Amino acid sequence: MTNKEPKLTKKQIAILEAATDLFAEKGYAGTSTSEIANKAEVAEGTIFKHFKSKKGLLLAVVSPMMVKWIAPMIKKDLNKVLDQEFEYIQDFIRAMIENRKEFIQNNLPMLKILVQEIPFHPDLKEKFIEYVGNDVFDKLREIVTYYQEKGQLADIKTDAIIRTVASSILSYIVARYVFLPEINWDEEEVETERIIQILEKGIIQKA
Amino acid sequence: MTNKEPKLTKKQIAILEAATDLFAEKGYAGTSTSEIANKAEVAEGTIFKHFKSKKGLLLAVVSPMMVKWIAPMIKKDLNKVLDQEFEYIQDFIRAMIENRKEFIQNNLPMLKILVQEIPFHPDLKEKFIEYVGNDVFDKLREIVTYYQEKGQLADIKTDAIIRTVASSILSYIVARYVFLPEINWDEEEVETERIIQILEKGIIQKA
Amino acid sequence: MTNKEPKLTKKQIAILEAATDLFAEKGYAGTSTSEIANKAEVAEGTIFKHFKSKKGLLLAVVSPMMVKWIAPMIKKDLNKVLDQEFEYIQDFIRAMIENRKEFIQNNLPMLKILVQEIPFHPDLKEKFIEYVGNDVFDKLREIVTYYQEKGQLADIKTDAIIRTVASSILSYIVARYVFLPEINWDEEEVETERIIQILEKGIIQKA
Amino acid sequence: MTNKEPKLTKKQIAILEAATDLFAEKGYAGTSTSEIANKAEVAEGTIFKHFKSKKGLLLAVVSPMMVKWIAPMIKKDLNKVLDQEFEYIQDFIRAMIENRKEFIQNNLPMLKILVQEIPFHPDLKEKFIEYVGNDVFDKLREIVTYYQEKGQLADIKTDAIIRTVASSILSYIVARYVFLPEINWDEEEVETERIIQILEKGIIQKA
DNA sequence: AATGAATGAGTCTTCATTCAT
DNA sequence: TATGAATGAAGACTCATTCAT
Repeated sequence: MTNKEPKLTKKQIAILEAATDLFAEKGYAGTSTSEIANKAEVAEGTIFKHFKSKKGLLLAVVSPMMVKWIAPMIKKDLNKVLDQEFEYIQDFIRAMIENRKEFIQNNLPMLKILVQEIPFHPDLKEKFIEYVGNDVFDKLREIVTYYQEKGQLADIKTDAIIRTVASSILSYIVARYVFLPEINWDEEEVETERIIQILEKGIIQKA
Repeated sequence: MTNKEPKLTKKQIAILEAATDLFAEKGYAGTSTSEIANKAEVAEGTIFKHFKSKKGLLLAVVSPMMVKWIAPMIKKDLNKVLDQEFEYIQDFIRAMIENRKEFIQNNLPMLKILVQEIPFHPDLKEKFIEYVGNDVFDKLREIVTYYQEKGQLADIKTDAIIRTVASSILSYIVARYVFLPEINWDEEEVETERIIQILEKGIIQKA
Repeated sequence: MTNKEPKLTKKQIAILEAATDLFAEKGYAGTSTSEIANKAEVAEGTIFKHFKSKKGLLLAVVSPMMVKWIAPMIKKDLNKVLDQEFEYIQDFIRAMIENRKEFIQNNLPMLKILVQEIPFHPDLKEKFIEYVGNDVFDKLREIVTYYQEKGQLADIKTDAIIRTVASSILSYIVARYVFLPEINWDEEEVETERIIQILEKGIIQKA
Repeated sequence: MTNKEPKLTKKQIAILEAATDLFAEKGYAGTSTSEIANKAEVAEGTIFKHFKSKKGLLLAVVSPMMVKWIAPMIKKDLNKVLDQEFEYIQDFIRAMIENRKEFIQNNLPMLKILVQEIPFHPDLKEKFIEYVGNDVFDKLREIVTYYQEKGQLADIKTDAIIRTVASSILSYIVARYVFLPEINWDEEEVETERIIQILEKGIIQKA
């Protein structure tokens, strides 16, 4: 209950928002601090008073997302699974997808930044793995094992299943929102169901 | 279709190789032309003699990949499909994956560049869509329709099927080679078969 | 002569001490006001409330030294000479050296600052000349003339003698404390006597 | 005989000259690279093409002086001493002073820079000690020992004698040219002889 | 064709200083 | 009185690009 929420000032928020938009649009290396200052309507020096460096600003943009989004999502969802709120894994997956939609759309730029910058910033990758790699992956393994024991999941290596489901979802998100946002996609619901359906039956039929 | 194969000189090749490596490693915006000149053991001016600008160099790095890889792959494979060399779609997919493996590994950096830079360069995206979006997508539609008519593919929207298969394959490649190259993956063959198996049966079982 | 002893507050003293240390260590131009504020555990603004500008702070650091040290030293010592407390000039010189030793060591940083910054600050130089050049030099001339008349000093131009003695002493101090503090020097007393001995006999002997 | 003389271009010389003047006048930290570029009539980037950093420029300004001046001076002079060209140490000292006068006046700014910046740049000090500390000091010790054995020098610790003579000369130079150039000094010759005379007889006379 | 010296706009960052609180 | 957030000019340094050789 200790309120360690950093109490951001208006200027700090303005800087973070400007940086988020610009990093997402033009990439970290392609964005200059003066552009950020400009967009945030703040002096350039102000950026460096609050965030020690440009890199510090990147971390400040991306870190809360990792903390606030990924970690609790897993904790809550895991508990729901263990409390048997989701009898079928389909329900779990559907909940996971539906559940985050709003967040995804609100935080799309951050997601974009995360995806785009991870290959270039070892420290970002480390932070990411620290949050997701250990905590989240462990919980996911628990969940998969749980459904495998209930006989609802194919008897494939746990990690391969996680990768498959995760990439089914992520590749959809990344393709849809990050790489090709201007293509006409079906409505959300249809896509969600199609993902589930494919995971259920595959797409190849016996003749 | 005009065979303008440009007869690259040694220096030009050196520049292209250096640029490819560096762009892949540090990103386009994060790489300086002097670094490229350095790595290619060439004077800075030489780069600009051959490729008008840094952007021109990026296009020169990425374009041949789009031309040489994607286009012919489709042509050949499509013909094989139409010539009934692949009776089952599994065979087609397996061939497609196996077939490119060598190429993927040789041209990984270019793939990385393509994936990483597309969001920031509208002209790159246009070129990409021009090659893939129209040519390739049309052919893929033909193939999918072909197998759907043979009753081997679920009666889902053609484009959704393409997206599903493509993202199954691509997300594996991207995850494996671009984002998380240091994780221990199974051997290639196992992964290939798993992709096919999942496309066949899904991963969810009736209890 | 007006006793404007300014009743320094704790914060003012902290600032002056921090500034003294940092200016001595890194030079005036190489020290930032924020470093000073940091070391003094004071807000940046506080510095400018008390000392109008960075330059003002430099003057505040250096001025009292000139006032408190050089001026009275001459007055007292001169009187002692005139009161015939020092029969031989050797005694006068020895007293002058011994006398200031503690002060030198306590105020070494200020001395360092004075020596290092004088070439870059005309106003500092002016102040220095104002104090030393006129007051002190005049008194020194009196003293030298006094001993010359007593036949204890060679019949060399008064100013040259002053310069010789002063530089004998100062060059020792500057070399020892400012430029090469890490070299092993003899003990203080030995050095003091050596300076006097050299002034007495020189170092060159008739063969 | 290998001509490793770095073959400086016109621009490089212009930069070095401008930097030398400005560093001497305003100090290293007080001089901006844009000022230097301005004075040298060169683009700012050009400075960094030739001298990797501002610090590199400082070293380039100061290093040749240490190499070209101090080292050979000792070698030549030492040989002359050993070849008995100077029977009396007075002659040696006089030669040393007279000898360098031109050089001192031509390279005064560099000397100023060296004296002023050494306290702030450990690497400068190291380089200086590397050149002077070891080579030169050793040779000086040889010379002093030589004259001590001839009975021409007082039987004082060798290092103390060196310090005394060196500081007699240096303090004169530093005072005259670096700190108080505007005071009226006697003509060169008179000062030279006075230094020698003092070293010979001291300034204090038995009554 | 190839060089690499030269450029100056632009980069990230620091600075001394101000001012509302 | 004291603060420290805010400033924007200036700092060192890098960049893509040009051009005389």
